[in-house]
Amino acid sequence: MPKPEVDPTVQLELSVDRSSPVPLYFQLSQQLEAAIEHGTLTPGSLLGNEIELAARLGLSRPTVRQAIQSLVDKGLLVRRRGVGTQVVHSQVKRPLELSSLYDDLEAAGQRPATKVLVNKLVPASAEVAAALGVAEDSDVHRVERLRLAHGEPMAYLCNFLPPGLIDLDTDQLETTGLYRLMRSAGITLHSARQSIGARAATTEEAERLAEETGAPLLTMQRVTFDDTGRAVEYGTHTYRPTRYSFEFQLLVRT
Amino acid sequence: MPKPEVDPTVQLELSVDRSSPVPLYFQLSQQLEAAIEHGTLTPGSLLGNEIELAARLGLSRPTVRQAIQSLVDKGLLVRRRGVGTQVVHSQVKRPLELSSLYDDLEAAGQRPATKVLVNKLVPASAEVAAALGVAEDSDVHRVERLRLAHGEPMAYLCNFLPPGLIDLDTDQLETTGLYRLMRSAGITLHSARQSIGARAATTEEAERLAEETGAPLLTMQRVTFDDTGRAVEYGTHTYRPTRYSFEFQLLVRT
DNA sequence: GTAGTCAGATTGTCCGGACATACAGATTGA
DNA sequence: TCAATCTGTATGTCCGGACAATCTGACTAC
Repeated sequence: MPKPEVDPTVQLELSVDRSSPVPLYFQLSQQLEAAIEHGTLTPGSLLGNEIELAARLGLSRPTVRQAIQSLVDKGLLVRRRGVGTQVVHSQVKRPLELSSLYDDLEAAGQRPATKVLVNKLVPASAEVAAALGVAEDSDVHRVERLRLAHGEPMAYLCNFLPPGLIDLDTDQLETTGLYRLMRSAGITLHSARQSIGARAATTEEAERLAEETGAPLLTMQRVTFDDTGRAVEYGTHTYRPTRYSFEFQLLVRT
Repeated sequence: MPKPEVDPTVQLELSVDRSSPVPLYFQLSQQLEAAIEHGTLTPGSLLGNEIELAARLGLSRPTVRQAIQSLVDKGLLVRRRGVGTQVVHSQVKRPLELSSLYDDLEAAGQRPATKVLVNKLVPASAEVAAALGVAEDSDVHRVERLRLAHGEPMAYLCNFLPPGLIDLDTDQLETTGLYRLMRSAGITLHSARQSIGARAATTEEAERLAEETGAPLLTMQRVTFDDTGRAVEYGTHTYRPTRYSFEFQLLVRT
């Protein structure tokens, strides 16, 4: 008895709007992604060949391929020559992003609070100057913040920003995250180099985070670059490891 | 006086070999990447338009675009409509990979040594079974290793693998990394979900790593998936933070 | 002198087709 | 019965062209 396997995309109500300014391949990839997220396309199921899919939608094969490729890049689909394209069957959800502590907390429903400790211009130290690519002793913004969740201190964040990029309003810093401020100022975040480690808390650090001297702290240093490759932020953060850990979803470069 | 700006790719001796089985777009992207790495293409320099580049190489524009796009995805190039494609001018080097401690150490010239403490089949605990997607109490490989550099303990690695994937030879485990073993067994690593945190060392952990009880430890948990989405490895690692920290290069998803 | 407008340049999107390559299953042979 | 071969199918690669969207810089008008 032949397998009753049918192309699952047939049931899907796929359609594209040619009058929309949204690219056709993007419309398609969004619909496919939604179907995967929603469970309509079950993990492991084959997607049906590109040619036929293109014909059914009235698109060309390159356009369909572009849509599928974007989902492959996100890790949602797997293509196999001679076999077909199938939905990855795993817990894999989102790839990974430039994680923002504020967004992370908000997504977890923690309603984060921020207390700005310092917000001023200071001369750049050698370390800061090297990270940001500015001259030593030139002015840079220094922002120190304490991030709280449920009234408990969670992390101490010390950031440096080159001058002239955005105006750092203390009130805004207390109600939103730094990355959101930068994005809304028209800065396109592109990549970041970061280092995660651990060390014992100094007395000063312990006091800030309501820990004891010598308690383990999770540390993170990060330099963020915009789409032109300029450094736009350098930060040194310390987290209470009982309250926070870093979660990543890595994709292997191929 | 007009700008003496010239297309820097002209000086480059770009060429493709049509008799090679290596795809043309890949040949081109490799040559461009090498030129960027080598400094021949300086950061910020414009790449010259795609049409002319395609004509000079005897390629079509889609092929050239595919080559350029792969470097954009790696974060080495930036395209701007109406302007052109230019080399990112920053310290950005490699994107990020599924980091392997063994490879990291070897790249740092540390000549890592490994001591296999345990290598046997055990029934899967609830935690391991959930991570690997196998039935509870079914057999899984358990591998415990101590990683040393310069004779000093550096990390304690505890890994679980589903049975039947590879044969875990203790001698091989002591001379190479787990990921290399998996790759050479034909497993295509695809993605991983990992969590990085910190905690105080228990007496047992401290003993293994030549630290003191209560000393801060860097911890990492990871589930690795192959290209079909099956979990192929689950690991719980502890690192000495004075000897090791995690370095990432993140790209923002667009 | 300043602001708005226009033209050129370059990438973004999309099409239709062609052939190569690799995998899975059926067929054929020993 | 088992292994080697063949065949169909699906993706991988590549081509040549067309038009749209956007940015830069120069020109024009006020």
